[in-house]
Amino acid sequence: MTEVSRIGESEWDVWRSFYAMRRRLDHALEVQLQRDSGISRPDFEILIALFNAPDRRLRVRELISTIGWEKSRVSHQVTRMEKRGLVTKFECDSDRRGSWVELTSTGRKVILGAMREHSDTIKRYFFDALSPDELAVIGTASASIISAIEPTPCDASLALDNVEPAGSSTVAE
Amino acid sequence: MTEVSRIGESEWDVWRSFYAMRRRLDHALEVQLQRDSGISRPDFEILIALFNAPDRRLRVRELISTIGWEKSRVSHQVTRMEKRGLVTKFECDSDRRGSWVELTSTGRKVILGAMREHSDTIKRYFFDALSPDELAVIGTASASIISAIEPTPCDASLALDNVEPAGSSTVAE
DNA sequence: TCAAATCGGATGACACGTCATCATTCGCGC
DNA sequence: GCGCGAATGATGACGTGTCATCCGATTTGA
Repeated sequence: MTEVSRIGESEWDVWRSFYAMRRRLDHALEVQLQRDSGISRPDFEILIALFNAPDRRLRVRELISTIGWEKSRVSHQVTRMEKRGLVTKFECDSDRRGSWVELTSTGRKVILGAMREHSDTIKRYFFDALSPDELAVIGTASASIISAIEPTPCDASLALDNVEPAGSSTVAE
Repeated sequence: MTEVSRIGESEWDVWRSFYAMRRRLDHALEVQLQRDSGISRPDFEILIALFNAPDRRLRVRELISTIGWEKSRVSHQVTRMEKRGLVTKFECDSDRRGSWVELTSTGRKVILGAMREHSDTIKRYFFDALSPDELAVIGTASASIISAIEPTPCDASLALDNVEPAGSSTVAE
């Protein structure tokens, strides 16, 4: 038997457990957001970014660098959200190629509620389930995995928390 | 200021780190599978399940209970994979509603390669990045989160590892 | 100054995932 | 046997995500 890998069964058990956890957690968060606030997780990320921005508005390119998506994904998502009245788009004076994306008052109400409820859900399913030690280990382990994947590429703007919101209720996915 | 939640900034840092890690890890695994084997992660899960099954075939309902997807997702995915020649479908004699899904020889070749390369990638990005202690903590923490989400509902068939494959090379996402 | 490269963003095609719904078949109680 | 509810699986509609491509505006540099 050619040894397939040096990883043993107990390690694979950890992987499977980790894998299942991610799926269930994602699903639970998605369901809660949809049920309580009528939005998806992509919606939530866009809304949070806009909510934390000065004047509740961002250029599409700033949105891209803030949440780290591909530009066409942002474009599609913003288009869909505009149809539902969560955001509006309008032209940019200083750069006629560009456009602003701004939170509507509806969008503002939605994100305010969603932040509260979503934070509670994350608390319940994530923080409350873990001891302080486990939490600390997960923090360092996550950083290790990230740096294993990206051996220090450009390290560009991944600071999602650079703008201080009104109530410092930073969920900031 | 009404305290928005009892979670402090350092805890939110852990959440953000965890969140970013999941995104990058998923992306890295997706990219590797697509590049090395020309398949997606959904493809991989279906192929693994079939590979581990007796005669490399399963009823759609068994596929559903094995990997835990919704039935329409399985149906759509199998349809797409059949078009690409990875699996075939044929009628079931004992239950005329049902149908078998079977690995083609192409599918078998693909999954054999993919298991090797994908295991290596998981090793590199996950196991090699973590100490044994961290790994153990992640295992128990994952279980805690899962049980926080599902307060022991039915606990039904989530055993993805109930069938022993030929070479015991269990990646089993 | 003007042509080329680059940037900002939109779009179309396609894969993926969920929901609701449908048709067929089973199975079970009568 | 018969009838009805449940199971099996497919399908269509729609939201989501990626890739390739396009177009107009801007920057650059010769």
